[in-house]
Amino acid sequence: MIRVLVVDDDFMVARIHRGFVDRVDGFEVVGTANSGDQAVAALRSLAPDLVLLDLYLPDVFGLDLIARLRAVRPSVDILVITAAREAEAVRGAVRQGVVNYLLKPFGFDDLRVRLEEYARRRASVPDEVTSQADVDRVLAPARPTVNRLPKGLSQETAELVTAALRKTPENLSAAECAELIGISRVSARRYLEFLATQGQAEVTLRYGTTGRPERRYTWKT
Amino acid sequence: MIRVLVVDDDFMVARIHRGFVDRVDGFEVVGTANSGDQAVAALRSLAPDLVLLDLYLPDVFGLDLIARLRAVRPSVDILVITAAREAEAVRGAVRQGVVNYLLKPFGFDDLRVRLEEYARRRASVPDEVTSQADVDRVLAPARPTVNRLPKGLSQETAELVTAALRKTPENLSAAECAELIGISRVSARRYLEFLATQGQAEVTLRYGTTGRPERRYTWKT
DNA sequence: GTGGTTGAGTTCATTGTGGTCACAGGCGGA
DNA sequence: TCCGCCTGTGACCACAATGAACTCAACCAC
Repeated sequence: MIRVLVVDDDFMVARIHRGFVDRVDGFEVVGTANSGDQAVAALRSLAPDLVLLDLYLPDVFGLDLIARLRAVRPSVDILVITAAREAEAVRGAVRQGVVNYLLKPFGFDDLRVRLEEYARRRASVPDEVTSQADVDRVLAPARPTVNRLPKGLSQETAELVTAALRKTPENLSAAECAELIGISRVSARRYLEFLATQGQAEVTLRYGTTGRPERRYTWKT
Repeated sequence: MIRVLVVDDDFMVARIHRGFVDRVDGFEVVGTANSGDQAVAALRSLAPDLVLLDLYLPDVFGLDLIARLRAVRPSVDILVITAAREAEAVRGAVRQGVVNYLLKPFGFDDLRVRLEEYARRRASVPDEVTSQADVDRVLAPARPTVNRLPKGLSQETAELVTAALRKTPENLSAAECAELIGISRVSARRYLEFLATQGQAEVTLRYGTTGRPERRYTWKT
Protein backbone atom coordinates (compact mmCIF):
# COMPACT_ATOMS: atom_id res chain seq x y z
CA MET A 1 0.00 0.00 0.00
CA ILE A 2 1.24 3.45 -0.93
CA ARG A 3 0.35 5.93 1.80
CA VAL A 4 -0.99 9.25 0.53
CA LEU A 5 -1.45 12.64 2.15
CA VAL A 6 -3.90 14.99 0.42
CA VAL A 7 -3.20 18.71 0.73
CA ASP A 8 -5.74 21.24 -0.53
CA ASP A 9 -7.00 24.47 0.97
CA ASP A 10 -10.57 23.69 -0.05
CA PHE A 11 -12.03 21.15 2.33
CA MET A 12 -14.51 19.77 -0.18
CA VAL A 13 -11.90 19.40 -2.91
CA ALA A 14 -9.64 17.54 -0.52
CA ARG A 15 -12.54 15.25 0.22
CA ILE A 16 -13.09 14.53 -3.45
CA HIS A 17 -9.42 13.84 -4.03
CA ARG A 18 -9.41 11.48 -1.09
CA GLY A 19 -12.27 9.57 -2.67
CA PHE A 20 -10.44 9.37 -5.98
CA VAL A 21 -7.23 8.07 -4.46
CA ASP A 22 -8.96 5.48 -2.32
CA ARG A 23 -10.60 4.04 -5.42
CA VAL A 24 -7.20 3.27 -6.99
CA ASP A 25 -5.76 -0.14 -6.15
CA GLY A 26 -2.65 -0.04 -4.03
CA PHE A 27 -3.22 3.44 -2.68
CA GLU A 28 -4.70 4.58 0.62
CA VAL A 29 -5.20 8.08 1.97
CA VAL A 30 -3.78 8.39 5.48
CA GLY A 31 -4.77 11.99 6.03
CA THR A 32 -5.64 15.40 4.63
CA ALA A 33 -4.34 18.89 5.32
CA ASN A 34 -5.67 22.34 4.40
CA SER A 35 -2.58 24.50 4.90
CA GLY A 36 1.19 24.35 4.73
CA ASP A 37 1.63 24.07 8.46
CA GLN A 38 -0.95 21.32 8.70
CA ALA A 39 0.81 19.52 5.87
CA VAL A 40 4.18 19.61 7.62
CA ALA A 41 2.61 18.36 10.85
CA ALA A 42 0.73 15.60 9.07
CA LEU A 43 3.84 14.58 7.19
CA ARG A 44 5.66 14.21 10.47
CA SER A 45 2.99 12.18 12.21
CA LEU A 46 1.62 10.11 9.33
CA ALA A 47 4.76 9.36 7.33
CA PRO A 48 3.11 9.16 3.91
CA ASP A 49 4.93 8.01 0.78
CA LEU A 50 3.24 10.49 -1.51
CA VAL A 51 1.74 13.95 -1.11
CA LEU A 52 -0.99 15.26 -3.42
CA LEU A 53 -0.20 18.93 -3.25
CA ASP A 54 -2.23 21.93 -4.32
CA LEU A 55 -0.06 24.99 -4.95
CA TYR A 56 -2.50 27.62 -3.71
CA LEU A 57 -2.49 27.38 0.07
CA PRO A 58 -3.50 30.08 2.55
CA ASP A 59 -0.17 30.33 4.36
CA VAL A 60 2.46 29.43 1.77
CA PHE A 61 2.93 28.90 -1.95
CA GLY A 62 3.07 25.17 -2.65
CA LEU A 63 6.42 25.20 -4.40
CA ASP A 64 8.03 26.82 -1.40
CA LEU A 65 6.49 24.19 0.81
CA ILE A 66 8.19 21.33 -1.01
CA ALA A 67 11.61 22.11 0.45
CA ARG A 68 10.16 22.12 3.94
CA LEU A 69 8.45 18.78 3.33
CA ARG A 70 11.67 17.31 2.03
CA ALA A 71 13.54 18.60 5.05
CA VAL A 72 11.15 16.72 7.31
CA ARG A 73 10.97 13.57 5.22
CA PRO A 74 13.51 13.36 2.38
CA SER A 75 12.00 10.25 0.85
CA VAL A 76 8.56 11.72 0.23
CA ASP A 77 7.27 12.08 -3.31
CA ILE A 78 5.14 14.97 -4.49
CA LEU A 79 2.32 14.99 -7.04
CA VAL A 80 1.16 18.50 -7.81
CA ILE A 81 -2.54 19.03 -8.42
CA THR A 82 -3.35 22.62 -9.20
CA ALA A 83 -4.96 25.13 -11.48
CA ALA A 84 -1.69 27.06 -11.76
CA ARG A 85 -0.84 27.41 -15.43
CA GLU A 86 2.14 29.76 -15.27
CA ALA A 87 5.25 28.37 -16.88
CA GLU A 88 7.26 29.26 -13.79
CA ALA A 89 5.07 27.08 -11.61
CA VAL A 90 5.42 24.08 -13.89
CA ARG A 91 9.11 24.61 -14.34
CA GLY A 92 9.69 25.07 -10.62
CA ALA A 93 7.73 21.94 -9.84
CA VAL A 94 9.69 19.87 -12.35
CA ARG A 95 12.93 21.30 -11.03
CA GLN A 96 12.03 20.05 -7.57
CA GLY A 97 11.40 16.60 -8.93
CA VAL A 98 7.66 16.28 -8.58
CA VAL A 99 6.26 12.97 -9.71
CA ASN A 100 3.60 14.59 -11.85
CA TYR A 101 1.75 17.85 -12.43
CA LEU A 102 -1.97 17.52 -12.94
CA LEU A 103 -4.07 20.48 -14.00
CA LYS A 104 -7.43 21.13 -12.38
CA PRO A 105 -10.06 20.34 -13.20
CA PHE A 106 -9.51 16.67 -13.93
CA GLY A 107 -11.49 13.44 -13.86
CA PHE A 108 -10.93 10.27 -11.94
CA ASP A 109 -9.27 8.50 -14.84
CA ASP A 110 -6.69 11.26 -15.27
CA LEU A 111 -5.56 10.84 -11.71
CA ARG A 112 -5.78 7.05 -11.79
CA VAL A 113 -3.53 6.77 -14.84
CA ARG A 114 -0.93 8.94 -13.20
CA LEU A 115 -1.04 7.18 -9.87
CA GLU A 116 -0.72 3.81 -11.55
CA GLU A 117 2.19 5.05 -13.60
CA TYR A 118 3.82 6.29 -10.41
CA ALA A 119 3.30 2.94 -8.69
CA ARG A 120 4.83 1.12 -11.64
CA ARG A 121 7.83 3.34 -11.73
CA ARG A 122 8.27 3.13 -7.99
CA ALA A 123 8.34 -0.66 -8.07
CA SER A 124 10.61 -0.96 -11.04
CA VAL A 125 13.80 0.61 -9.74
CA PRO A 126 16.48 -2.09 -9.55
CA ASP A 127 18.50 -2.45 -6.36
CA GLU A 128 21.58 -1.37 -8.19
CA VAL A 129 21.88 0.10 -11.62
CA THR A 130 24.58 -1.41 -13.77
CA SER A 131 24.40 0.60 -16.95
CA GLN A 132 23.42 4.01 -18.16
CA ALA A 133 20.41 2.38 -19.78
CA ASP A 134 19.10 1.45 -16.33
CA VAL A 135 19.46 5.03 -15.20
CA ASP A 136 17.70 6.33 -18.28
CA ARG A 137 14.80 4.03 -17.61
CA VAL A 138 14.41 5.52 -14.15
CA LEU A 139 14.70 9.05 -15.46
CA ALA A 140 12.54 8.91 -18.52
CA PRO A 141 9.41 6.79 -18.50
CA ALA A 142 7.07 9.43 -17.14
CA ARG A 143 4.83 9.45 -20.17
CA PRO A 144 1.25 8.49 -19.43
CA THR A 145 1.20 5.29 -21.39
CA VAL A 146 -2.12 3.55 -21.37
CA ASN A 147 -4.01 5.58 -23.93
CA ARG A 148 -1.02 6.96 -25.81
CA LEU A 149 0.50 4.31 -28.00
CA PRO A 150 3.01 5.21 -30.68
CA LYS A 151 1.80 5.40 -34.26
CA GLY A 152 1.35 2.03 -35.85
CA LEU A 153 0.31 0.24 -32.70
CA SER A 154 -3.26 -0.51 -31.75
CA GLN A 155 -4.79 -0.80 -28.32
CA GLU A 156 -6.39 -4.17 -29.03
CA THR A 157 -3.22 -5.88 -30.21
CA ALA A 158 -1.29 -4.36 -27.34
CA GLU A 159 -3.71 -5.94 -24.89
CA LEU A 160 -3.45 -9.29 -26.64
CA VAL A 161 0.33 -9.29 -26.46
CA THR A 162 0.32 -8.13 -22.85
CA ALA A 163 -2.13 -10.87 -21.90
CA ALA A 164 -0.10 -13.55 -23.63
CA LEU A 165 3.08 -12.37 -21.99
CA ARG A 166 1.47 -12.23 -18.59
CA LYS A 167 0.09 -15.74 -18.96
CA THR A 168 3.41 -17.44 -19.63
CA PRO A 169 5.46 -17.85 -16.49
CA GLU A 170 8.78 -18.09 -18.32
CA ASN A 171 10.09 -16.26 -21.30
CA LEU A 172 8.62 -15.75 -24.70
CA SER A 173 10.42 -15.13 -27.96
CA ALA A 174 8.84 -12.94 -30.57
CA ALA A 175 8.12 -15.93 -32.79
CA GLU A 176 6.51 -17.93 -29.99
CA CYS A 177 4.36 -15.02 -28.95
CA ALA A 178 3.29 -14.50 -32.54
CA GLU A 179 2.16 -18.08 -32.95
CA LEU A 180 0.43 -18.06 -29.58
CA ILE A 181 -1.76 -15.11 -30.49
CA GLY A 182 -2.04 -15.71 -34.18
CA ILE A 183 -0.31 -12.62 -35.51
CA SER A 184 2.86 -12.21 -37.51
CA ARG A 185 6.28 -12.31 -35.96
CA VAL A 186 6.97 -8.74 -37.03
CA SER A 187 3.95 -7.37 -35.21
CA ALA A 188 4.61 -9.42 -32.11
CA ARG A 189 8.14 -8.16 -32.03
CA ARG A 190 7.06 -4.54 -32.43
CA TYR A 191 4.71 -4.74 -29.47
CA LEU A 192 7.10 -6.70 -27.29
CA GLU A 193 9.86 -4.25 -28.00
CA PHE A 194 7.53 -1.40 -27.12
CA LEU A 195 6.66 -3.04 -23.82
CA ALA A 196 10.35 -3.40 -23.14
CA THR A 197 11.06 0.29 -23.67
CA GLN A 198 8.17 1.08 -21.36
CA GLY A 199 9.74 -1.05 -18.67
CA GLN A 200 6.77 -3.40 -18.54
CA ALA A 201 8.76 -6.23 -20.07
CA GLU A 202 12.33 -7.31 -19.62
CA VAL A 203 14.60 -8.57 -22.36
CA THR A 204 17.14 -11.31 -21.96
CA LEU A 205 19.23 -12.89 -24.64
CA ARG A 206 19.48 -16.62 -25.00
CA TYR A 207 22.85 -17.75 -26.24
CA GLY A 208 24.22 -21.20 -26.80
CA THR A 209 22.46 -22.01 -30.00
CA THR A 210 24.35 -21.33 -33.14
CA GLY A 211 23.20 -18.32 -35.00
CA ARG A 212 22.15 -14.97 -33.72
CA PRO A 213 21.00 -14.94 -30.09
CA GLU A 214 17.31 -14.92 -29.36
CA ARG A 215 15.57 -12.07 -27.59
CA ARG A 216 13.27 -13.44 -24.93
CA TYR A 217 10.71 -11.26 -23.16
CA THR A 218 9.46 -11.55 -19.60
CA TRP A 219 6.55 -9.75 -18.01
CA LYS A 220 7.72 -7.55 -15.20
CA THR A 221 6.39 -7.04 -11.67
CA MET B 1 24.81 30.91 -23.43
CA ILE B 2 24.05 28.50 -20.63
CA ARG B 3 26.42 29.14 -17.73
CA VAL B 4 27.83 25.98 -16.16
CA LEU B 5 29.56 25.29 -12.85
CA VAL B 6 31.61 22.08 -12.68
CA VAL B 7 31.88 20.40 -9.28
CA ASP B 8 34.23 17.44 -8.78
CA ASP B 9 36.60 16.59 -5.98
CA ASP B 10 39.27 15.47 -8.44
CA PHE B 11 40.96 18.49 -9.93
CA MET B 12 41.95 16.70 -13.13
CA VAL B 13 38.48 15.26 -13.67
CA ALA B 14 36.95 18.70 -13.22
CA ARG B 15 39.36 19.96 -15.82
CA ILE B 16 38.31 17.28 -18.28
CA HIS B 17 34.64 17.97 -17.73
CA ARG B 18 35.26 21.64 -18.27
CA GLY B 19 36.85 20.82 -21.60
CA PHE B 20 33.90 18.67 -22.59
CA VAL B 21 31.31 21.30 -21.72
CA ASP B 22 33.17 24.10 -23.48
CA ARG B 23 33.16 22.05 -26.67
CA VAL B 24 29.36 21.94 -26.72
CA ASP B 25 27.67 24.82 -28.55
CA GLY B 26 25.65 27.11 -26.35
CA PHE B 27 27.40 26.15 -23.11
CA GLU B 28 30.23 27.85 -21.25
CA VAL B 29 31.93 26.90 -18.02
CA VAL B 30 32.02 29.84 -15.64
CA GLY B 31 33.89 28.08 -12.85
CA THR B 32 34.85 24.87 -11.09
CA ALA B 33 34.67 23.75 -7.48
CA ASN B 34 36.24 20.83 -5.62
CA SER B 35 34.08 20.68 -2.51
CA GLY B 36 30.58 21.41 -1.31
CA ASP B 37 31.55 24.67 0.36
CA GLN B 38 33.37 25.85 -2.71
CA ALA B 39 30.33 24.94 -4.78
CA VAL B 40 28.00 27.01 -2.64
CA ALA B 41 30.34 29.98 -2.75
CA ALA B 42 30.81 29.67 -6.50
CA LEU B 43 27.07 29.39 -7.00
CA ARG B 44 26.59 32.63 -5.11
CA SER B 45 29.26 34.59 -6.96
CA LEU B 46 28.98 33.15 -10.46
CA ALA B 47 25.20 32.60 -10.78
CA PRO B 48 25.38 29.60 -13.12
CA ASP B 49 22.31 28.11 -14.78
CA LEU B 50 23.48 24.53 -14.48
CA VAL B 51 25.70 22.60 -12.08
CA LEU B 52 27.59 19.47 -13.12
CA LEU B 53 27.70 17.69 -9.78
CA ASP B 54 29.76 14.74 -8.64
CA LEU B 55 28.20 12.98 -5.65
CA TYR B 56 31.42 12.02 -3.91
CA LEU B 57 32.78 15.19 -2.38
CA PRO B 58 35.19 15.50 0.54
CA ASP B 59 32.93 17.49 2.85
CA VAL B 60 29.39 16.47 1.94
CA PHE B 61 27.44 13.89 -0.02
CA GLY B 62 26.27 15.42 -3.28
CA LEU B 63 22.60 14.70 -2.77
CA ASP B 64 22.62 16.55 0.53
CA LEU B 65 24.29 19.47 -1.19
CA ILE B 66 21.48 19.95 -3.68
CA ALA B 67 19.09 21.40 -1.10
CA ARG B 68 21.73 23.92 -0.04
CA LEU B 69 22.34 24.91 -3.64
CA ARG B 70 18.62 25.35 -4.21
CA ALA B 71 18.34 27.45 -1.08
CA VAL B 72 20.96 29.83 -2.45
CA ARG B 73 19.68 29.85 -6.01
CA PRO B 74 16.28 28.23 -6.54
CA SER B 75 16.41 28.40 -10.33
CA VAL B 76 19.60 26.37 -10.68
CA ASP B 77 19.49 23.04 -12.51
CA ILE B 78 21.58 20.04 -11.53
CA LEU B 79 23.15 17.39 -13.74
CA VAL B 80 24.65 14.55 -11.71
CA ILE B 81 27.86 12.97 -12.98
CA THR B 82 29.04 10.17 -10.76
CA ALA B 83 30.13 6.58 -10.42
CA ALA B 84 27.47 5.96 -7.73
CA ARG B 85 25.33 3.02 -8.81
CA GLU B 86 23.23 2.48 -5.71
CA ALA B 87 19.51 2.63 -6.35
CA GLU B 88 19.12 5.05 -3.45
CA ALA B 89 21.47 7.54 -5.05
CA VAL B 90 19.65 7.45 -8.38
CA ARG B 91 16.25 7.57 -6.76
CA GLY B 92 17.25 10.42 -4.47
CA ALA B 93 18.65 12.38 -7.37
CA VAL B 94 15.51 11.92 -9.44
CA ARG B 95 13.39 12.89 -6.47
CA GLN B 96 15.25 16.17 -6.24
CA GLY B 97 14.59 16.86 -9.87
CA VAL B 98 18.03 16.54 -11.38
CA VAL B 99 18.16 17.18 -15.09
CA ASN B 100 20.08 14.00 -15.78
CA TYR B 101 22.21 11.34 -14.13
CA LEU B 102 25.29 10.30 -16.05
CA LEU B 103 27.39 7.36 -14.96
CA LYS B 104 31.17 7.61 -14.97
CA PRO B 105 33.08 6.79 -16.97
CA PHE B 106 31.55 8.38 -20.04
CA GLY B 107 32.70 9.81 -23.33
CA PHE B 108 32.29 13.27 -24.76
CA ASP B 109 29.33 12.26 -26.90
CA ASP B 110 27.42 10.91 -23.90
CA LEU B 111 27.65 14.27 -22.17
CA ARG B 112 27.05 16.25 -25.33
CA VAL B 113 23.82 14.42 -26.11
CA ARG B 114 22.50 15.09 -22.62
CA LEU B 115 23.50 18.72 -22.57
CA GLU B 116 21.88 19.33 -25.93
CA GLU B 117 18.75 17.57 -24.77
CA TYR B 118 18.73 19.81 -21.72
CA ALA B 119 19.17 22.93 -23.81
CA ARG B 120 16.31 21.89 -26.08
CA ARG B 121 14.03 21.21 -23.17
CA ARG B 122 15.00 24.44 -21.49
CA ALA B 123 14.16 26.47 -24.56
CA SER B 124 10.90 24.74 -25.31
CA VAL B 125 8.88 25.57 -22.23
CA PRO B 126 5.96 27.74 -23.29
CA ASP B 127 5.26 30.93 -21.37
CA GLU B 128 2.00 29.56 -20.17
CA VAL B 129 0.63 26.06 -20.38
CA THR B 130 -2.93 25.77 -21.47
CA SER B 131 -3.58 22.05 -21.47
CA GLN B 132 -2.46 18.95 -19.67
CA ALA B 133 -0.69 17.91 -22.88
CA ASP B 134 1.61 20.93 -22.53
CA VAL B 135 2.47 19.92 -19.01
CA ASP B 136 3.14 16.34 -20.03
CA ARG B 137 5.55 17.54 -22.68
CA VAL B 138 7.55 19.40 -20.08
CA LEU B 139 7.49 16.43 -17.72
CA ALA B 140 8.40 13.70 -20.18
CA PRO B 141 10.70 14.78 -22.97
CA ALA B 142 12.03 12.38 -25.56
CA ARG B 143 14.66 10.20 -24.03
CA PRO B 144 18.18 10.55 -25.38
CA THR B 145 19.36 6.91 -25.41
CA VAL B 146 22.32 7.25 -27.69
CA ASN B 147 24.75 4.55 -26.80
CA ARG B 148 26.78 3.74 -29.82
CA LEU B 149 28.50 0.40 -30.00
CA PRO B 150 30.66 -0.79 -32.86
CA LYS B 151 29.17 -3.14 -35.40
CA GLY B 152 28.89 -6.68 -34.22
CA LEU B 153 28.21 -5.84 -30.59
CA SER B 154 24.83 -5.74 -28.90
CA GLN B 155 23.70 -3.55 -26.05
CA GLU B 156 22.37 -6.40 -23.94
CA THR B 157 25.47 -8.52 -24.14
CA ALA B 158 27.62 -5.49 -23.42
CA GLU B 159 25.67 -4.92 -20.23
CA LEU B 160 26.01 -8.55 -19.21
CA VAL B 161 29.77 -8.48 -19.67
CA THR B 162 30.09 -5.17 -17.85
CA ALA B 163 28.03 -6.44 -14.95
CA ALA B 164 30.07 -9.63 -14.68
CA LEU B 165 33.29 -7.69 -14.76
CA ARG B 166 32.15 -5.24 -12.13
CA LYS B 167 31.02 -8.04 -9.84
CA THR B 168 34.37 -9.83 -9.68
CA PRO B 169 36.82 -8.06 -7.41
CA GLU B 170 39.88 -9.56 -9.09
CA ASN B 171 40.64 -10.21 -12.69
CA LEU B 172 38.72 -12.11 -15.28
CA SER B 173 40.04 -13.92 -18.30
CA ALA B 174 37.99 -14.11 -21.45
CA ALA B 175 37.29 -17.80 -20.89
CA GLU B 176 36.17 -17.30 -17.28
CA CYS B 177 33.91 -14.43 -18.23
CA ALA B 178 32.41 -16.50 -21.02
CA GLU B 179 31.51 -19.37 -18.72
CA LEU B 180 30.19 -17.00 -16.08
CA ILE B 181 27.70 -15.44 -18.46
CA GLY B 182 27.03 -18.38 -20.71
CA ILE B 183 28.41 -17.11 -23.98
CA SER B 184 31.31 -18.25 -26.08
CA ARG B 185 34.89 -17.37 -25.35
CA VAL B 186 35.23 -15.51 -28.61
CA SER B 187 32.28 -13.25 -27.90
CA ALA B 188 33.36 -12.58 -24.34
CA ARG B 189 36.80 -11.59 -25.50
CA ARG B 190 35.40 -9.27 -28.15
CA TYR B 191 33.37 -7.34 -25.58
CA LEU B 192 36.14 -7.28 -23.01
CA GLU B 193 38.56 -5.97 -25.58
CA PHE B 194 36.06 -3.27 -26.52
CA LEU B 195 35.70 -2.22 -22.89
CA ALA B 196 39.48 -2.04 -22.72
CA THR B 197 39.73 0.31 -25.69
CA GLN B 198 37.04 2.47 -24.10
CA GLY B 199 39.13 2.76 -20.98
CA GLN B 200 36.46 1.12 -18.86
CA ALA B 201 38.56 -2.00 -18.35
CA GLU B 202 42.25 -2.52 -17.78
CA VAL B 203 44.28 -5.34 -19.25
CA THR B 204 47.10 -7.19 -17.55
CA LEU B 205 48.98 -10.21 -18.85
CA ARG B 206 49.47 -13.24 -16.68
CA TYR B 207 52.52 -15.35 -17.42
CA GLY B 208 53.76 -18.45 -15.65
CA THR B 209 51.23 -20.86 -16.99
CA THR B 210 52.33 -22.94 -19.86
CA GLY B 211 51.14 -21.71 -23.19
CA ARG B 212 50.50 -18.25 -24.43
CA PRO B 213 50.10 -15.54 -21.76
CA GLU B 214 46.61 -14.81 -20.61
CA ARG B 215 44.93 -11.42 -20.93
CA ARG B 216 43.11 -10.61 -17.70
CA TYR B 217 40.60 -7.77 -17.49
CA THR B 218 39.81 -5.54 -14.52
CA TRP B 219 36.97 -3.06 -14.16
CA LYS B 220 38.27 0.47 -13.80
CA THR B 221 37.24 3.20 -11.38
C1' DG C 1 70.08 -23.11 -28.73
C1' DT C 2 66.40 -26.02 -30.74
C1' DG C 3 62.25 -28.25 -31.42
C1' DG C 4 58.00 -29.81 -29.29
C1' DT C 5 54.04 -28.81 -26.36
C1' DT C 6 50.54 -26.07 -24.62
C1' DG C 7 46.93 -23.04 -24.19
C1' DA C 8 45.26 -18.54 -25.43
C1' DG C 9 44.61 -15.08 -29.15
C1' DT C 10 42.71 -14.57 -33.96
C1' DT C 11 40.23 -15.43 -38.17
C1' DC C 12 36.30 -16.99 -40.76
C1' DA C 13 32.41 -19.41 -42.72
C1' DT C 14 28.05 -20.72 -40.89
C1' DT C 15 23.56 -19.97 -39.01
C1' DG C 16 19.15 -18.84 -37.39
C1' DT C 17 17.12 -14.84 -35.72
C1' DG C 18 16.59 -9.68 -35.85
C1' DG C 19 15.18 -5.73 -38.16
C1' DT C 20 13.54 -3.19 -42.26
C1' DC C 21 10.81 -2.16 -46.30
C1' DA C 22 7.25 -1.66 -49.23
C1' DC C 23 2.79 -3.27 -49.86
C1' DA C 24 -2.10 -5.10 -48.74
C1' DG C 25 -6.36 -4.62 -46.65
C1' DG C 26 -9.51 -1.82 -43.93
C1' DC C 27 -11.60 2.05 -42.09
C1' DG C 28 -13.17 6.79 -42.29
C1' DG C 29 -13.70 11.32 -44.17
C1' DA C 30 -14.41 14.29 -48.28
C1' DT D 1 -16.51 6.58 -55.04
C1' DC D 2 -12.04 8.14 -54.34
C1' DC D 3 -8.39 9.29 -51.42
C1' DG D 4 -5.53 9.14 -47.40
C1' DC D 5 -4.16 7.26 -43.21
C1' DC D 6 -3.39 3.43 -40.24
C1' DT D 7 -2.22 -1.31 -38.93
C1' DG D 8 -0.48 -5.79 -39.94
C1' DT D 9 2.22 -8.82 -43.16
C1' DG D 10 5.55 -11.47 -46.32
C1' DA D 11 9.92 -11.24 -47.94
C1' DC D 12 14.39 -9.94 -47.85
C1' DC D 13 18.89 -8.64 -46.06
C1' DA D 14 21.76 -7.69 -42.11
C1' DC D 15 23.57 -9.09 -38.05
C1' DA D 16 25.42 -11.12 -33.69
C1' DA D 17 27.17 -15.17 -31.84
C1' DT D 18 29.33 -19.61 -32.69
C1' DG D 19 32.94 -23.25 -33.16
C1' DA D 20 36.45 -25.07 -35.86
C1' DA D 21 40.76 -24.12 -37.65
C1' DC D 22 44.81 -21.48 -37.47
C1' DT D 23 48.51 -18.49 -35.43
C1' DC D 24 51.23 -17.13 -31.85
C1' DA D 25 53.93 -16.46 -27.50
C1' DA D 26 55.75 -18.57 -23.58
C1' DC D 27 57.46 -22.73 -21.38
C1' DC D 28 60.08 -27.14 -21.16
C1' DA D 29 62.97 -31.14 -22.27
C1' DC D 30 66.90 -32.24 -24.45
